[in-house]
Amino acid sequence: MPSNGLDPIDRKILAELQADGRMTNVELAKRVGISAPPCLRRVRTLEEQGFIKGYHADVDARSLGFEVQVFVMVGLHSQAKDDLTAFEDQCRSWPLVRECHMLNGEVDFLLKCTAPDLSSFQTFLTDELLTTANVESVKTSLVIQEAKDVPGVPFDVLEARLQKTA
Amino acid sequence: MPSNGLDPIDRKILAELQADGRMTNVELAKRVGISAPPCLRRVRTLEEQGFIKGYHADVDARSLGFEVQVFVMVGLHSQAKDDLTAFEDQCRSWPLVRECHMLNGEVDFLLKCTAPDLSSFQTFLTDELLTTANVESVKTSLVIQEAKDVPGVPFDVLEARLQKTA
DNA sequence: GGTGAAACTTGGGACAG
DNA sequence: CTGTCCCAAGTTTCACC
Repeated sequence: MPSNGLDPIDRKILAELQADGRMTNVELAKRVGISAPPCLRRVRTLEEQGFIKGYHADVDARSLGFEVQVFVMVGLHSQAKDDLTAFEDQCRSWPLVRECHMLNGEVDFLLKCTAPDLSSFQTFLTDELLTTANVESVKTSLVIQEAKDVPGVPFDVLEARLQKTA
Repeated sequence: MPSNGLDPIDRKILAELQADGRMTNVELAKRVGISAPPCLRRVRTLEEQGFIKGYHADVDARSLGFEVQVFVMVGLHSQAKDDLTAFEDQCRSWPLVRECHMLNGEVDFLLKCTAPDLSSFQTFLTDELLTTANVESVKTSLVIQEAKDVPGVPFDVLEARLQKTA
């Protein structure tokens, strides 16, 4: 019962590319212990099968002028399927909303918003989110400090798990 | 009052690399409208100055076997500086905790956790988080659906802002 | 999975505006 | 200081074993 048809080399490739997405293929091949052509074939396969969804530069929001990050908890009036979908579509259209998670419990959605400053977030809040149909309650929490923000998944947790089942 | 000593070409470079971090330098140069050598020089400068913090492959958590994502709201007993720092350090040492944000309001920290399944999250919760000194209250919210999860910052918001101040 | 070879990319140097 | 042109070293990516 392996991960998902992935062998240890595939997982190593994913872990390496998650840590450094601009690594050259020869460097990657050296690290995972095979030669470059089969390594590239594996990477292409992983991309095609959707294990790798893309590659992104990690841009420093603060120094670029995005000073505020806010979590917004949203409760909806109606939780009918179409109404949930309508709200999700709305979220996708708002550039300030970077993440929209549907949660269990009392709150329906958790949004993570990134904005240049408080006033532009306030504008979004009052002019966009609060005027949206079906929105019942909105509770915002400002991020005071970013203590940890690691992209991707914890491969060490996965490897530890696979050890146990092996 | 531009962004941060960045000209429109720099911002275009950042936006392009955020969208596709594996783009070759010649392709990037073509897109931003300059030739390759100065484009590479700009990229290196942006990296050195910390505007680009790194490059990461965006790995699909679900297909890799990370089925659950949980937001955890943590309240601490003492909010003294050293106690806050101690908790942040603790979060950095837990691989399951991918993000740790210090918030304003009634809750002190919001954690985003990624785990293979509910039981391994439960183990983390009971054996790690709940046994941590100074942790007063813990409230967990399971992510039912990921409606939106876009990496990086909204460059279009930034450009719109710069237009206004220009 | 490995090898070799062609096409391309990177990244430096020399130079012009 | 930023852009252009050119060139060697390294990288990607093919066909083939």
